[in-house]
Amino acid sequence: MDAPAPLDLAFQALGDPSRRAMVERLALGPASVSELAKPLAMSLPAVMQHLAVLEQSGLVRSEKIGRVRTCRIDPNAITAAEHWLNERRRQWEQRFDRLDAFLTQQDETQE
Amino acid sequence: MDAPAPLDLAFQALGDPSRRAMVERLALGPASVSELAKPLAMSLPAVMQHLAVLEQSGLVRSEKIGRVRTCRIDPNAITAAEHWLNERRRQWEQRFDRLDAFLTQQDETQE
DNA sequence: CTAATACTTAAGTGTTTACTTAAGCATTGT
DNA sequence: ACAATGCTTAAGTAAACACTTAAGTATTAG
Repeated sequence: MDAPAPLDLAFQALGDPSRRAMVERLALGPASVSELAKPLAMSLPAVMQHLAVLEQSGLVRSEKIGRVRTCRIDPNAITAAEHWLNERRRQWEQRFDRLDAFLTQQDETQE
Repeated sequence: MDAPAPLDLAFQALGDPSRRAMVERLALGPASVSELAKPLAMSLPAVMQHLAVLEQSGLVRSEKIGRVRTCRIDPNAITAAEHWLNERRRQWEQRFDRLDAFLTQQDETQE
């Protein structure tokens, strides 16, 4: 019953190709629900459900004006995900730097 | 029955907190299966299943020597995911640049 | 007023996911 | 040889997912 970490929701949301397609579309600019739905081979309610997942993950937000709901990207969640990946790669690369430094030092003490 | 896109597998794999913990551990350096399992409150077979998901996604690879399987990060899949996010943010930011340029131009023609 | 548009809600279904326990199989230490 | 270690396989289950269809509800255009 406890809330999942924000990164769980963001990465999980991005793990579905339809939802990624929706985010790709929204990266070009805001769009209505039916605009998002058009290229996807599924019913409108299905798209709504994907949209709900995207909103809960914080990747997308939307507001309804009249009878049309306009969706747009919320860059914060994307930045958070980007950050996590960035950090892992940094740590991984740091390992080689340290190994490299160690080997260089070994070389020097041998001369 | 067709193969899911590599990004599907990578993002989906990262959507689980246990698997993210495993990747976080592996970013510090290679580890055996039981080392990965130690901090996780679940059975060994469960960890194996998570490991299989990580391997299928390309985020991690492993090799068995004697009775110990050593796992390590494969940076390629991480880079691919990083790239996708990067690109979306770039596109999103480009929108504001264009809007900005447009408004600046409007300002100039008004003077 | 009426019909079309743009979503929205509800409920049902088959599949996938994240585990579990029990049992099995090679290595390695004694 | 034998036991302990480290992983592996198999099989089962409860919950989450990704849809579907059918039936709404507001807005807006004619």
